[in-house]
Amino acid sequence: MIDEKTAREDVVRAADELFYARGVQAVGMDAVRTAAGVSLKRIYSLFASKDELIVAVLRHRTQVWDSGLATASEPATTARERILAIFDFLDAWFREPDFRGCAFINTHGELGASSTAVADAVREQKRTFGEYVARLVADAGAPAALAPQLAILAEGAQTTAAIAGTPEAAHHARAAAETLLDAATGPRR
Amino acid sequence: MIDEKTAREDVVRAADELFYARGVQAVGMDAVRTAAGVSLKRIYSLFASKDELIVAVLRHRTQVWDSGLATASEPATTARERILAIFDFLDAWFREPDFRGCAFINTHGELGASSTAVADAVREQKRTFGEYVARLVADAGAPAALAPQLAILAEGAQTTAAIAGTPEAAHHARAAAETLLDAATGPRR
DNA sequence: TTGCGCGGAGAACGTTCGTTCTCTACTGTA
DNA sequence: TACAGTAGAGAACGAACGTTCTCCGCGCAA
Repeated sequence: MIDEKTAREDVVRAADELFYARGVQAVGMDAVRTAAGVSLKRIYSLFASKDELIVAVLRHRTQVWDSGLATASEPATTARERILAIFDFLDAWFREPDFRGCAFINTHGELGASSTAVADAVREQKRTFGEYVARLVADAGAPAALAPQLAILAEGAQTTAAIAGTPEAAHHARAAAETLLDAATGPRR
Repeated sequence: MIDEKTAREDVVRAADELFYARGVQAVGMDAVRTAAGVSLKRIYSLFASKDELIVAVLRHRTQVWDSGLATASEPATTARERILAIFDFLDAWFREPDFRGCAFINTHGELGASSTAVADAVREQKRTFGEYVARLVADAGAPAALAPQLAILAEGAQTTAAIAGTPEAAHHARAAAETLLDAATGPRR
């Protein structure tokens, strides 16, 4: 038998892919079982309920998102460049063929009203992202009020791209972010 | 027996409230029946399936949104004021006690992957809103590229407010819109 | 009054789903 | 070889849901 840590990872990864592609409620635990190659009995010994698995999947997504963002901003040397790298990261994501919007927003729309654990996990991820942006804004020497504006742009780009099914929202959001940065720090600085 | 038009309206209005408050999939047709006071048999003579009812609800929401926006922008005399009125409208909406985010975004997250009819209805509403913003931007004498940026701000404010559970995203988005308007048309014009 | 058609209430049906249970096979040990 | 413990496969269970069907009562024509 594979060890507990690996089994957990297999289940979370399989559930993540299925949940993201079809929506959480449209995926049964049987489908997770089949995709992960882990018996139902085992899954329920690792997670007390589907709700708990959903939260684990969201936490996993948070890690993937954070590390993806970190990688995308590595080449940047200034805070301004790191801020704009967020939108380049979004652009690359939107172009992936299986892009279906922000999993956190989608899951919140599905279960935010009925499961506070899910709502909390989603809120936590958005809060973390907001703090990341706030740090970059401070590094750029811009007023703190700029940070939530940039976060809202990123958020809006994700839902717009998801619904329209096209990636150009990333470009529009990036252009708006540049204008806001220029206005806040003085152009071309 | 009440006439067909009234029965339809009763069902759509009841379903709208339930779907918005709890999510579409969490509401059974029995709950719609009880809330609307219309028998299941009648409901299924008015709508071929739950999917069709969902689409009707989304169309109804579109009308409510459009007329609400029109009312909110009535006092405005310039295109710039009408644009900013969008964010005041959002602010008032976010403060309503039963605000739970944009119904179109929520429903898209729930069913966009499995029902193309739902995805189309959502896309249609976002397209209409985008055109409304584009008209205002043209009236304001600003470059067309500003319109999608403002639309993304409005979109992002809605999801941010829904997830955070607080209304301040409307204020942030409005401030960003002002900055973008100033940059596009020259300040204080 | 009698018969008829229509609509409402909700029972019934078939399916799906989350969760648990049963049975079987296998591993390691003496 | 005999046995105890464990895990996998999937059957089973109870609930919920979308949809259809049955039964009953009412209004109306003759």
